[in-house]
Amino acid sequence: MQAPAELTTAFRQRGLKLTPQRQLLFRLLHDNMTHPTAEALFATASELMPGISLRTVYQTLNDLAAMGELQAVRLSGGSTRFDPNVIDHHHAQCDRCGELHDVYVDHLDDLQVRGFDGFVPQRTDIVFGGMCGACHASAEANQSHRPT
Amino acid sequence: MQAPAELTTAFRQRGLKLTPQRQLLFRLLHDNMTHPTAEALFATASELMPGISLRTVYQTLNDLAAMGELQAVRLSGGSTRFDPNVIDHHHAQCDRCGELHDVYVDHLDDLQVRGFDGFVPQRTDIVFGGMCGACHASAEANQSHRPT
DNA sequence: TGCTAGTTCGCACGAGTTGCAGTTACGCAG
DNA sequence: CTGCGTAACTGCAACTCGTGCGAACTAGCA
Repeated sequence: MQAPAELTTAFRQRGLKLTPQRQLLFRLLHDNMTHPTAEALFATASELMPGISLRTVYQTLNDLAAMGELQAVRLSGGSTRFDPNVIDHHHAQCDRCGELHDVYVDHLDDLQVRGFDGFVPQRTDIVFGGMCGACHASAEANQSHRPT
Repeated sequence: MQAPAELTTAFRQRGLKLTPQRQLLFRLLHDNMTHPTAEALFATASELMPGISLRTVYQTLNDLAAMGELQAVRLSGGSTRFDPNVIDHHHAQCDRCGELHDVYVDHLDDLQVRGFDGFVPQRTDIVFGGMCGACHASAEANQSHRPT
């Protein structure tokens, strides 16, 4: 998503108002690589602005997603996550800790797909399941402790 | 998933019981290409077996998914869908009607992915977003009525 | 036939998210 | 700077999807 300053302009242009709550959320989201949930953002935001409502967080996230400034990622295991990275990319989710990482896939157009049968594809979302480096390492370590 | 007769055997082997409710759901799921939700199955099942509980439908679906006879598909827009097709395949979801179609992707291993950074991928789920044949056709038709 | 562990059912609960209504305050015009 | 209109904020209730629990039931086996 754009930097807070540009978002300010973008919101005004659409007749939307620039409230302190929104500005705070812009800041918390910008360059945020953690794919936070609404609850997680609410927790952080509450520390910086006690009294902010969870309802407002949801509202703002949905507005940003509707403007294309945010990608809503819904996967198995809990709540929707929000990704400020709107550059064409995909995700890898750890089966163990649940964390989400951005990955970039080249030559997607070369994929050979059978069965579209009239379907006109416009987007491609890829999610890799597996284990992140940290979890994989600790799993290996556990395995060596109790073999078989 | 396997045919109802084989499932019967598979359940017994695991010490699970073969109830009429389960047998009904086996039949409703076998060769079902509609990616039904639990609610949808419950509706159909209720007609054939009035009094069956939604709780039982969820239970049986989860059991089947745990046995690998069913793939649980969770996407944006509503509830979990269940796919009796457990052959390696992917999905195409229509943005308009929400329907899900099975597609088959060749040479997945050739994908060039950057950013794994220690992540060990084990599964790849691809979802294509776009418009199904029917919706695309009707959208085209609408567009010709009111150009621009 | 009788036993027993697995099942079913119904309800209530829980997480996540949204609708609603009253109050607040942003942004613009005067 | 002031006043106004509308969008936004807040808090709560409601809603959706799914699960936990306990009592009653029953498939499968001896």
